[in-house]
Amino acid sequence: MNIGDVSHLTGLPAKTIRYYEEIGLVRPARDANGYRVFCDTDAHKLAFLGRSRALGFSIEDCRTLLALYEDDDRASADVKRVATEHLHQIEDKIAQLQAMRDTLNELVRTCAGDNRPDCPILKDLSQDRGEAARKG
Amino acid sequence: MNIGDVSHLTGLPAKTIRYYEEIGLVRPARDANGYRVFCDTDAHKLAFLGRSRALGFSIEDCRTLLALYEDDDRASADVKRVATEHLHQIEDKIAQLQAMRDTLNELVRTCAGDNRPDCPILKDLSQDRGEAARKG
DNA sequence: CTTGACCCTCCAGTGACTGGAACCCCTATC
DNA sequence: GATAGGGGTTCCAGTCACTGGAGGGTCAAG
Repeated sequence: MNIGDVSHLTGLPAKTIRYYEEIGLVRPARDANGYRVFCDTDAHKLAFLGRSRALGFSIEDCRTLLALYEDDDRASADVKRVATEHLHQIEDKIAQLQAMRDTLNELVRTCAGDNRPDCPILKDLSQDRGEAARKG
Repeated sequence: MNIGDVSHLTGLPAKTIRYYEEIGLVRPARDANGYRVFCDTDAHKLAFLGRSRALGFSIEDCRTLLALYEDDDRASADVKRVATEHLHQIEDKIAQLQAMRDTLNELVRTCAGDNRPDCPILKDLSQDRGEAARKG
Protein backbone atom coordinates (compact mmCIF):
# COMPACT_ATOMS: atom_id res chain seq x y z
CA MET A 1 0.00 0.00 0.00
CA ASN A 2 1.16 3.50 -0.80
CA ILE A 3 0.47 6.46 1.43
CA GLY A 4 -2.58 7.47 -0.59
CA ASP A 5 -4.24 4.11 -0.03
CA VAL A 6 -3.64 4.22 3.71
CA SER A 7 -4.83 7.79 3.81
CA HIS A 8 -8.05 6.72 2.12
CA LEU A 9 -8.41 3.71 4.39
CA THR A 10 -7.87 5.53 7.66
CA GLY A 11 -9.22 8.94 6.79
CA LEU A 12 -5.93 10.50 7.90
CA PRO A 13 -4.34 13.06 5.56
CA ALA A 14 -1.10 11.90 3.93
CA LYS A 15 0.65 14.83 5.61
CA THR A 16 -0.45 13.55 8.98
CA ILE A 17 0.75 10.04 8.23
CA ARG A 18 4.16 11.36 7.22
CA TYR A 19 4.22 13.36 10.42
CA TYR A 20 3.38 10.25 12.43
CA GLU A 21 6.29 8.50 10.82
CA GLU A 22 8.56 11.45 11.58
CA ILE A 23 7.74 11.26 15.29
CA GLY A 24 8.11 7.49 15.30
CA LEU A 25 4.52 6.31 15.67
CA VAL A 26 4.75 4.15 12.55
CA ARG A 27 7.71 2.84 10.58
CA PRO A 28 6.57 1.93 7.08
CA ALA A 29 9.00 0.15 4.76
CA ARG A 30 10.34 1.84 1.64
CA ASP A 31 10.10 0.80 -1.96
CA ALA A 32 13.06 0.98 -4.33
CA ASN A 33 11.75 4.32 -5.64
CA GLY A 34 11.63 5.82 -2.15
CA TYR A 35 7.88 5.51 -1.73
CA ARG A 36 6.55 4.45 1.65
CA VAL A 37 5.05 0.96 1.68
CA PHE A 38 2.50 0.24 4.38
CA CYS A 39 1.58 -3.26 5.50
CA ASP A 40 -1.75 -4.17 7.12
CA THR A 41 -0.27 -3.75 10.58
CA ASP A 42 0.84 -0.22 9.74
CA ALA A 43 -2.62 0.63 8.46
CA HIS A 44 -4.16 -0.87 11.57
CA LYS A 45 -1.89 1.17 13.80
CA LEU A 46 -2.76 4.33 11.94
CA ALA A 47 -6.46 3.60 12.29
CA PHE A 48 -5.87 3.07 16.02
CA LEU A 49 -4.11 6.42 16.18
CA GLY A 50 -6.91 8.12 14.28
CA ARG A 51 -9.51 6.83 16.70
CA SER A 52 -7.40 7.70 19.73
CA ARG A 53 -6.87 11.22 18.42
CA ALA A 54 -10.60 11.51 17.72
CA LEU A 55 -11.18 10.82 21.41
CA GLY A 56 -8.88 13.72 22.16
CA PHE A 57 -5.86 11.80 23.43
CA SER A 58 -2.60 13.67 23.00
CA ILE A 59 0.05 12.27 20.71
CA GLU A 60 2.06 11.18 23.74
CA ASP A 61 -0.98 9.43 25.16
CA CYS A 62 -1.45 7.77 21.79
CA ARG A 63 2.12 6.60 21.86
CA THR A 64 1.54 5.09 25.29
CA LEU A 65 -1.74 3.48 24.28
CA LEU A 66 -0.19 2.02 21.16
CA ALA A 67 2.67 0.58 23.20
CA LEU A 68 0.18 -0.94 25.63
CA TYR A 69 -1.85 -2.28 22.75
CA GLU A 70 1.19 -4.05 21.39
CA ASP A 71 2.24 -5.39 24.76
CA ASP A 72 0.52 -8.69 25.42
CA ASP A 73 1.55 -8.54 29.07
CA ARG A 74 0.02 -5.14 29.74
CA ALA A 75 -2.23 -4.53 32.72
CA SER A 76 -5.59 -3.02 31.83
CA ALA A 77 -5.08 -0.77 34.85
CA ASP A 78 -2.38 1.08 32.91
CA VAL A 79 -4.76 1.73 30.05
CA LYS A 80 -7.52 2.76 32.39
CA ARG A 81 -5.22 5.19 34.16
CA VAL A 82 -4.40 7.00 30.92
CA ALA A 83 -8.04 7.12 29.88
CA THR A 84 -9.26 8.28 33.28
CA GLU A 85 -6.69 11.03 33.45
CA HIS A 86 -7.70 12.20 30.01
CA LEU A 87 -11.37 11.99 30.95
CA HIS A 88 -10.78 14.31 33.88
CA GLN A 89 -9.02 16.81 31.68
CA ILE A 90 -11.93 16.77 29.28
CA GLU A 91 -14.37 17.29 32.12
CA ASP A 92 -12.35 20.25 33.37
CA LYS A 93 -12.30 21.73 29.89
CA ILE A 94 -16.05 21.28 29.53
CA ALA A 95 -16.63 23.04 32.83
CA GLN A 96 -14.41 25.95 31.74
CA LEU A 97 -16.18 26.27 28.43
CA GLN A 98 -19.59 26.08 30.05
CA ALA A 99 -18.65 28.93 32.34
CA MET A 100 -17.57 30.99 29.33
CA ARG A 101 -20.71 30.04 27.50
CA ASP A 102 -22.96 31.09 30.36
CA THR A 103 -21.26 34.46 30.69
CA LEU A 104 -21.30 35.05 26.95
CA ASN A 105 -24.90 33.98 26.68
CA GLU A 106 -25.92 36.50 29.27
CA LEU A 107 -23.88 39.26 27.62
CA VAL A 108 -25.21 38.50 24.15
CA ARG A 109 -28.74 38.32 25.51
CA THR A 110 -28.57 41.78 27.02
CA CYS A 111 -26.95 43.42 24.00
CA ALA A 112 -29.40 45.20 21.72
CA GLY A 113 -27.28 44.55 18.64
CA ASP A 114 -28.43 47.68 16.85
CA ASN A 115 -26.83 50.83 15.43
CA ARG A 116 -26.28 52.49 18.75
CA PRO A 117 -22.93 52.34 20.51
CA ASP A 118 -24.25 51.34 23.95
CA CYS A 119 -23.09 47.81 24.55
CA PRO A 120 -23.26 45.73 27.73
CA ILE A 121 -20.66 43.35 26.29
CA LEU A 122 -18.00 46.03 25.99
CA LYS A 123 -19.13 47.50 29.29
CA ASP A 124 -18.56 44.19 31.00
CA LEU A 125 -15.18 43.66 29.39
CA SER A 126 -14.02 47.11 30.40
CA GLN A 127 -15.26 46.89 33.95
CA ASP A 128 -13.07 46.06 36.85
CA ARG A 129 -15.10 43.79 39.04
CA GLY A 130 -12.95 43.10 42.08
CA GLU A 131 -11.78 39.84 43.55
CA ALA A 132 -14.98 39.40 45.55
CA ALA A 133 -17.23 39.67 42.51
CA ARG A 134 -15.03 37.28 40.56
CA LYS A 135 -15.05 34.75 43.37
CA GLY A 136 -18.67 35.06 44.39
CA MET B 1 3.90 52.37 35.86
CA ASN B 2 6.48 49.76 34.96
CA ILE B 3 5.60 46.41 33.47
CA GLY B 4 5.67 44.67 36.85
CA ASP B 5 3.05 47.04 38.25
CA VAL B 6 0.74 46.51 35.29
CA SER B 7 1.34 42.80 35.49
CA HIS B 8 0.29 42.83 39.11
CA LEU B 9 -2.70 45.05 38.36
CA THR B 10 -4.03 43.03 35.48
CA GLY B 11 -2.89 39.56 36.45
CA LEU B 12 -1.20 39.20 33.06
CA PRO B 13 2.39 37.88 33.04
CA ALA B 14 4.98 40.46 31.99
CA LYS B 15 5.92 38.18 29.09
CA THR B 16 2.36 38.32 27.84
CA ILE B 17 2.25 42.09 28.10
CA ARG B 18 5.45 42.37 26.05
CA TYR B 19 3.94 40.02 23.55
CA TYR B 20 0.81 42.15 23.35
CA GLU B 21 2.98 45.13 22.61
CA GLU B 22 4.85 43.19 19.94
CA ILE B 23 1.62 42.39 18.12
CA GLY B 24 0.39 45.94 18.48
CA LEU B 25 -2.38 45.59 21.04
CA VAL B 26 -0.82 48.18 23.33
CA ARG B 27 1.81 50.84 22.73
CA PRO B 28 3.35 51.84 26.04
CA ALA B 29 5.77 54.77 26.14
CA ARG B 30 9.43 54.29 26.96
CA ASP B 31 11.50 55.76 29.72
CA ALA B 32 15.03 57.08 29.14
CA ASN B 33 16.42 53.76 30.42
CA GLY B 34 14.39 51.79 27.90
CA TYR B 35 11.81 50.59 30.40
CA ARG B 36 8.20 50.49 29.26
CA VAL B 37 6.01 53.10 30.91
CA PHE B 38 2.30 52.33 31.08
CA CYS B 39 -0.36 54.95 31.57
CA ASP B 40 -3.78 54.24 33.08
CA THR B 41 -5.28 53.82 29.62
CA ASP B 42 -2.69 51.18 28.78
CA ALA B 43 -3.43 49.34 32.00
CA HIS B 44 -7.13 49.58 31.30
CA LYS B 45 -6.66 48.16 27.81
CA LEU B 46 -4.62 45.29 29.14
CA ALA B 47 -7.28 44.49 31.72
CA PHE B 48 -9.83 44.55 28.91
CA LEU B 49 -7.68 42.13 26.96
CA GLY B 50 -7.25 39.88 29.97
CA ARG B 51 -10.99 39.64 30.47
CA SER B 52 -11.64 39.09 26.76
CA ARG B 53 -9.06 36.33 26.65
CA ALA B 54 -10.57 34.78 29.79
CA LEU B 55 -13.85 34.53 27.88
CA GLY B 56 -11.96 32.64 25.21
CA PHE B 57 -11.88 35.29 22.50
CA SER B 58 -8.99 34.89 20.08
CA ILE B 59 -6.34 37.57 19.92
CA GLU B 60 -7.79 38.82 16.64
CA ASP B 61 -11.25 38.99 18.20
CA CYS B 62 -9.70 40.91 21.07
CA ARG B 63 -8.15 43.33 18.63
CA THR B 64 -11.54 43.85 17.01
CA LEU B 65 -13.30 44.24 20.35
CA LEU B 66 -10.70 46.72 21.54
CA ALA B 67 -11.09 48.74 18.36
CA LEU B 68 -14.86 48.75 18.80
CA TYR B 69 -14.43 49.71 22.43
CA GLU B 70 -12.37 52.71 21.42
CA ASP B 71 -14.74 53.71 18.64
CA ASP B 72 -17.47 55.95 20.03
CA ASP B 73 -19.45 55.56 16.82
CA ARG B 74 -19.53 51.77 16.93
CA ALA B 75 -22.75 49.84 16.48
CA SER B 76 -23.46 47.37 19.24
CA ALA B 77 -24.51 44.97 16.47
CA ASP B 78 -20.84 44.64 15.50
CA VAL B 79 -19.87 43.67 19.00
CA LYS B 80 -22.78 41.29 19.30
CA ARG B 81 -21.80 39.60 16.04
CA VAL B 82 -18.29 38.86 17.28
CA ALA B 83 -19.59 37.58 20.60
CA THR B 84 -22.32 35.46 19.04
CA GLU B 85 -19.94 33.87 16.59
CA HIS B 86 -17.57 33.04 19.40
CA LEU B 87 -20.43 31.69 21.49
CA HIS B 88 -21.35 29.29 18.73
CA GLN B 89 -17.80 28.07 18.46
CA ILE B 90 -17.74 27.43 22.18
CA GLU B 91 -21.01 25.55 21.99
CA ASP B 92 -19.65 23.40 19.19
CA LYS B 93 -16.54 22.69 21.19
CA ILE B 94 -18.60 21.76 24.25
CA ALA B 95 -20.68 19.35 22.17
CA GLN B 96 -17.53 17.72 20.78
CA LEU B 97 -16.01 17.35 24.22
CA GLN B 98 -19.22 15.96 25.66
CA ALA B 99 -19.29 13.31 22.96
CA MET B 100 -15.71 12.38 23.80
CA ARG B 101 -16.52 12.36 27.47
CA ASP B 102 -19.51 10.07 27.01
CA THR B 103 -17.52 7.58 24.96
CA LEU B 104 -14.59 7.68 27.36
CA ASN B 105 -16.84 7.36 30.35
CA GLU B 106 -18.37 4.22 28.92
CA LEU B 107 -14.97 2.77 28.06
CA VAL B 108 -13.50 3.55 31.45
CA ARG B 109 -16.58 2.14 33.16
CA THR B 110 -16.28 -1.20 31.38
CA CYS B 111 -12.51 -1.57 31.91
CA ALA B 112 -11.60 -3.71 34.88
CA GLY B 113 -8.40 -1.82 35.54
CA ASP B 114 -6.59 -4.80 36.98
CA ASN B 115 -3.43 -6.79 36.22
CA ARG B 116 -4.92 -8.66 33.30
CA PRO B 117 -4.33 -7.55 29.72
CA ASP B 118 -7.96 -7.72 28.57
CA CYS B 119 -9.07 -4.17 27.95
CA PRO B 120 -12.27 -2.90 26.34
CA ILE B 121 -10.62 0.50 25.82
CA LEU B 122 -7.86 -0.90 23.61
CA LYS B 123 -10.35 -3.22 21.99
CA ASP B 124 -12.54 -0.29 21.03
CA LEU B 125 -9.62 1.77 19.74
CA SER B 126 -8.40 -1.11 17.61
CA GLN B 127 -11.77 -1.99 16.19
CA ASP B 128 -12.93 -0.88 12.80
CA ARG B 129 -16.55 -0.01 13.24
CA GLY B 130 -17.83 0.93 9.78
CA GLU B 131 -19.49 4.11 8.61
CA ALA B 132 -22.93 2.82 9.61
CA ALA B 133 -21.92 2.14 13.18
CA ARG B 134 -20.16 5.48 13.41
CA LYS B 135 -23.18 7.32 12.11
CA GLY B 136 -25.83 5.34 13.98
C1' DC C 1 30.55 47.68 46.40
C1' DT C 2 27.56 44.16 46.34
C1' DT C 3 23.15 42.10 46.46
C1' DG C 4 18.79 41.35 44.63
C1' DA C 5 14.82 42.74 42.34
C1' DC C 6 13.65 44.67 38.50
C1' DC C 7 13.91 45.52 33.40
C1' DC C 8 15.57 44.74 28.43
C1' DT C 9 16.15 41.93 23.80
C1' DC C 10 16.49 37.93 21.17
C1' DC C 11 15.96 33.09 20.20
C1' DA C 12 13.84 28.64 20.62
C1' DG C 13 10.14 25.66 21.82
C1' DT C 14 5.27 24.22 22.57
C1' DG C 15 1.20 20.63 19.86
C1' DA C 16 -0.24 18.69 16.04
C1' DC C 17 -0.37 19.48 12.22
C1' DT C 18 -0.88 22.27 7.44
C1' DG C 19 0.58 24.73 3.18
C1' DG C 20 3.69 25.29 -0.28
C1' DA C 21 7.86 24.99 -3.17
C1' DA C 22 10.66 22.17 -5.83
C1' DC C 23 11.42 17.97 -7.32
C1' DC C 24 10.97 12.64 -8.76
C1' DC C 25 8.06 8.51 -10.53
C1' DC C 26 4.73 6.13 -13.28
C1' DT C 27 1.28 5.42 -16.69
C1' DA C 28 -1.30 6.72 -20.65
C1' DT C 29 -1.87 9.13 -24.75
C1' DC C 30 -0.50 11.55 -29.01
C1' DG D 1 9.87 10.77 -27.78
C1' DA D 2 7.18 14.46 -25.71
C1' DT D 3 3.65 15.56 -22.69
C1' DA D 4 0.07 15.54 -19.25
C1' DG D 5 -1.78 13.89 -15.05
C1' DG D 6 -1.73 12.03 -10.78
C1' DG D 7 0.85 9.92 -7.70
C1' DG D 8 4.98 10.30 -4.50
C1' DT D 9 9.35 12.64 -2.04
C1' DT D 10 11.89 16.26 1.01
C1' DC D 11 12.38 20.47 3.42
C1' DC D 12 10.96 24.86 5.22
C1' DA D 13 7.72 28.00 7.15
C1' DG D 14 3.56 29.06 9.46
C1' DT D 15 -0.25 28.35 12.76
C1' DC D 16 -1.84 30.14 17.99
C1' DA D 17 -0.75 32.47 22.08
C1' DC D 18 2.27 32.41 24.61
C1' DT D 19 6.50 30.52 27.66
C1' DG D 20 11.32 29.57 29.03
C1' DG D 21 15.83 30.83 29.07
C1' DA D 22 20.27 33.10 28.05
C1' DG D 23 22.74 37.11 28.57
C1' DG D 24 22.75 41.46 29.80
C1' DG D 25 21.49 46.51 31.70
C1' DT D 26 19.26 49.46 35.77
C1' DC D 27 18.14 50.82 40.27
C1' DA D 28 17.55 51.19 45.33
C1' DA D 29 19.08 49.48 49.76
C1' DG D 30 22.53 48.10 52.98
